[in-house]
Amino acid sequence: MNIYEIAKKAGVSIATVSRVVNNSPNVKPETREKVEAVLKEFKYTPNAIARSLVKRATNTIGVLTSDVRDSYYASAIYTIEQKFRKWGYNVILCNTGLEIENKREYMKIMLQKKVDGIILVGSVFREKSNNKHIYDAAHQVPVVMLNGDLTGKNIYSIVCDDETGTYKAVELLFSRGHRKMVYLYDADSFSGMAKIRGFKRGMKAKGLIPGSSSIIKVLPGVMGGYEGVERLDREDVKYTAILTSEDVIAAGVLKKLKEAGKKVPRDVAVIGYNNSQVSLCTAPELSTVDNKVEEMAAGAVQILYDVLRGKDVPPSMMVTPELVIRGSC
Amino acid sequence: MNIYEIAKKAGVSIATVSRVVNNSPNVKPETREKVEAVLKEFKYTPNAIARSLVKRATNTIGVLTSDVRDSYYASAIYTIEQKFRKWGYNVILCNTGLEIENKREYMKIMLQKKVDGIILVGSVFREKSNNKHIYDAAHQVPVVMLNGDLTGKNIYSIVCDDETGTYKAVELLFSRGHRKMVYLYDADSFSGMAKIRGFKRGMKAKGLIPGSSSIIKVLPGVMGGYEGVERLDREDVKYTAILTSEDVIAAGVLKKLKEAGKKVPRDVAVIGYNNSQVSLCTAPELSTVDNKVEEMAAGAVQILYDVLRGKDVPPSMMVTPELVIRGSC
DNA sequence: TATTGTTATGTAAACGCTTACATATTATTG
DNA sequence: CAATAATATGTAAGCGTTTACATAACAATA
Repeated sequence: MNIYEIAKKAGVSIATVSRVVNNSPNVKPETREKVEAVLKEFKYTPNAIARSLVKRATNTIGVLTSDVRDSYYASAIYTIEQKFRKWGYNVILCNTGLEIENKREYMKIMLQKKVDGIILVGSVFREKSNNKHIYDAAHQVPVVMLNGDLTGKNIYSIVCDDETGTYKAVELLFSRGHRKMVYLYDADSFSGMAKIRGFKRGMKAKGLIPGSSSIIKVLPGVMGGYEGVERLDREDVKYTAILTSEDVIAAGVLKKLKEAGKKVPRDVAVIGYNNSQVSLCTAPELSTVDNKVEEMAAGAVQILYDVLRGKDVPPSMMVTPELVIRGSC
Repeated sequence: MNIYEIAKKAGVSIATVSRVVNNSPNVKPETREKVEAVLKEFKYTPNAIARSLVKRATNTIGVLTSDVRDSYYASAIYTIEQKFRKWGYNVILCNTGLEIENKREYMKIMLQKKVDGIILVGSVFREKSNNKHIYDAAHQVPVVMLNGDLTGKNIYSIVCDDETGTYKAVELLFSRGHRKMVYLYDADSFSGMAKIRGFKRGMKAKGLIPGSSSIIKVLPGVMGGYEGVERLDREDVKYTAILTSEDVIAAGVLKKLKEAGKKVPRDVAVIGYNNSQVSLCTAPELSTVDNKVEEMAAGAVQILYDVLRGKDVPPSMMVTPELVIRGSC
């Protein structure tokens, strides 16, 4: 049932039907009623595709992330979707994984589908040359990154100051007497690097030396933390505190420490990152760094929305993380 | 840059350009090369909106769920997106929450945006009358439910046999000597009810009486489990085993038990549900029921895809859950 | 009443594509 | 080499809207 059929049934022109559907003024009350009756009777559903074609706007946002199953990303995506929905936009979700080719492919499709804007949820490569697809996309629609550092026309970013977040965590542990700290991380992402910088800076500020054996890369997930501690012990690294780049890694750390008969926080202190649900499920509960993912996501949405409305927007914003102290330290 | 401009630059008609873009045969190799060169030079991006309008298909699927932040739903959504992407479809994600009005609203928008099909991820009401929007939608596009029991034209469902899943859990606990079991659940959803049935059936099969004080509704999340145990103790309910409808609830149970000085599994056995990441983060690790969410999601995708291709598909399928035995029982 | 100004409605073009059909070109056959 | 078949290309309509512009209807003013 389209606008033509409605027009015929109601005995008016398609323009009038369109006006009624869009609540435009300048349509006589009686005509409006007549048309609305027909609309209701035949359960008219406007075709948003046709509308998008002429309006040159789809009211759809493309969101690229590596994997929604990561609770951190899921939170961001939730916030993005909910906030945009209030403004009449929908979200196309893309799980790109880590391969660049996938990201490129998804980006291409989003442009073909004419999304009005793109939000990248932690999915930016460190090497700028690998981000060509982002610059290309920004040529057609605004692009907003969560935790990315690209700059350029039509590119905006909102980052969490993870360097400071980790720095504060080091500071806290130091103040509680810890001198031998180890950092476990799983990804060389933008924020991953920032966290490592924070760890190093914190150590140095306290006169400690962040040796190569004290910053180690592990697999993602619980297993990563578990194996990480195994490796530390195997290599006979001494430590009284372990910091991680993710709560789940810290959960794995707790598990291995427990198996090894070490008490947390008595023998070893542990601090995670993200303030995720997992940090409440462990025993003891994890101390962690809240990197304000909702706040960041909300910021990204606001930025994109403003850009779409033609407002001037600063190309980059920053959110400050916060220490959450619980039982593990 | 559209098809007309390309046609002009290449000195051919728009039909020919269209043919080249769509790799249709019957275009002379030299013409193809000539057009392709222009396509490349001007970075032509086909407009999927225009294409959708004439093809009457958007290659887009609407996915409604209450909340992606729930790791169970996130897994389902991930699988749905990934599988459909392989077939050239994208996914619009909708977090409807629990209110019916939101679900209705989202459904309406999906129909306006002309999605080719809809998948409901655990978002069906128990009272049929509250699901009118689903029946209405099925009038226009195929609808597939994960864990829902609606039937009707153009409606398909794939469910996990959660009744049996919980039944097996009861059986296991019984075989390990437990006689006083308590069930904690958080939602009166379709699968929530099935689980309760399984618990009751299991108890009765073993000659036990599932009293009203042994099936209690709690808040969702870690807090729910925590407060649930508090309440049990306050009301002086005796138990040697606790089953829950979600792993996170079980995590809360473990936490409270630990605080109360009860050892798991020595004093109390605990079994969760979902086999989620959380079940690996607790100490001890949670025994749980794997309800095969990926398998279910993959099934839903296959069903919808087959329907879209005009195949005959059984209106309802079932997946069998599996006990995962770990340290908590 | 003729004139002007408002308000309501209609007509037709445009959005960017696909595709049925018509036509032009080339190859194949007797 | 003409007749026919096969292939390549072009033309135009249609997908379902919005909207600029034209026109009609009506009210207000001189």
